[in-house]
Amino acid sequence: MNPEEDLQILQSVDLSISVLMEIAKHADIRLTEIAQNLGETKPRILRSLRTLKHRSFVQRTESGGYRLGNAILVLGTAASTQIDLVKLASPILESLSQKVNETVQLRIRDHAEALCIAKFEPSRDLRVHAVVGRRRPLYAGSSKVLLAFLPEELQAELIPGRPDRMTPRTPVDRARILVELRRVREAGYCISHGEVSEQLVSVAAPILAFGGSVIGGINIAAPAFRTQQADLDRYVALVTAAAREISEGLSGGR
Amino acid sequence: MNPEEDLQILQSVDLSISVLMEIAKHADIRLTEIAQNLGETKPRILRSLRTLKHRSFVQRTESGGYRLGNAILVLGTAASTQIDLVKLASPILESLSQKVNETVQLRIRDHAEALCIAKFEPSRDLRVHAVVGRRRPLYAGSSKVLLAFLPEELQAELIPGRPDRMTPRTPVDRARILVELRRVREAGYCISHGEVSEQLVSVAAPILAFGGSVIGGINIAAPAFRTQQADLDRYVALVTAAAREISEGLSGGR
DNA sequence: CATTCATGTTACGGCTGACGTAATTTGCTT
DNA sequence: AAGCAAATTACGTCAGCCGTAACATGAATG
Repeated sequence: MNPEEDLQILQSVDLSISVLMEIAKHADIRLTEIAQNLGETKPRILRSLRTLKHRSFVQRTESGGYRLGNAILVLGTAASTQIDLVKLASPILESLSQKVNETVQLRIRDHAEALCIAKFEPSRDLRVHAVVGRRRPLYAGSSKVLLAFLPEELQAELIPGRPDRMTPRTPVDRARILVELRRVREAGYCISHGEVSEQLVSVAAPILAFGGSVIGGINIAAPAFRTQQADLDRYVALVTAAAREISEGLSGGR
Repeated sequence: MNPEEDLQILQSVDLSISVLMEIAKHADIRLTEIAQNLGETKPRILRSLRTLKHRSFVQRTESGGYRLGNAILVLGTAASTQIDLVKLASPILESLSQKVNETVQLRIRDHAEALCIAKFEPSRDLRVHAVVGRRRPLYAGSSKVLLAFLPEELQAELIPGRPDRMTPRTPVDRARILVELRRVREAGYCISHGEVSEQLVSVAAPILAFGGSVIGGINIAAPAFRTQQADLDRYVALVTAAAREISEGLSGGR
């Protein structure tokens, strides 16, 4: 199909990963639907599922569909202790979340999207819901901290020609986004008022490595109605401190 | 090699899963070591790793080794929301852990071992450390609840001929283990005094399904020195109630 | 109760993609 | 610079994976 990009990829493994991702997205999905979504034949998917099941990567549901299995649970836990960023950040996120009593997230840039790889939600009833694995555009909301410290040419590549408008406040003009990114870089943090979701505000700071490259970003997300200017000021101070703490932990810790 | 058991397993997928497991066990492992541990050639492992890396299932470390990647993190989180038992049990475990201020675990039987699939630790300094993915024998400690409600012939199969002695209190006589299992079945819970680790006590209750089959078990693990008889009595009541709550949630909640 | 349809599963021959050996490169240690 | 081990590439051979097509299963319909 495509002329480049595929050197030495084991196809049945690659397919099986796609199958897993499909099951992760839709719990209790059936063989036929997986085959359709991936544009593959049923026997091929069946062989893949059989193998994955044989290793407890998937299991069958009562209704005859498939869901992720225990081995994935185990792997996932191992991953969160192996990925330094998550390992180091988790207690800091938890403490930050308790201090502000709002939801906090750790995000990294994954290609042209922001990917949440850890989160903490406070135990109050009304709170911002966050999901590990969720992807968001880089050009809107506080995800901009992941973009603002990159070389400007790369920024330009990562901003789509015609950005999606998610709310009335979503920035869709490329030139204005670039200006805003410069502002974020100079300030060292980013505040978003309803750029991704109407009723939310989000305050983010970058986790920086040597040489000013960005490793990830942490942000506090809160309902706008209960967030005053004084809260925002406090959030900026706290989120910046937490981000610096993680940065230092990454350089210091072996 | 072995004459049975392998019908229609995709070998490169099966191998790649072994590679993942190997990396989960040893963070920052190198190509050569993986190949040795699995008894495979390096090119084969390399192709597998390349494919896994291509999909962010693994990533390279600074030192040139491999660790689990972001996609595994995402999958793992999805798994914990898809596996009904974990999803349902998590809040109950958390509440139980807060009530007793000790570590609690959710375990299932995986072949002839107990496998921890969820846990909660209290925030006090001295506490029992638990690890999702850790395996323990079924015949010792409070894991016996996973064994006690099985048919006796199956119990016999699952107890090794010569059980490992982990502490002086580990039961190693098959006949005595079988008697103890009967006691556990009649009591409906299990208390272990230092059978797996010298200084620990553990109280467990089974999560039962219709017909009395065991789905899993939850247990409270605590340092022996601060656990009085009155505490044990309280733990039995609480762990049994929590287990019943989960059982009912599984039958009721569609 | 027979019919139909969709889904899941098995069978099988062809072909390509995965295989191991061996050569080469990389990169670190001496 | 030389030496060594680990990582990677090259390549011809073969079997593992492939899709088609037939079969089985079971739920929905008349």
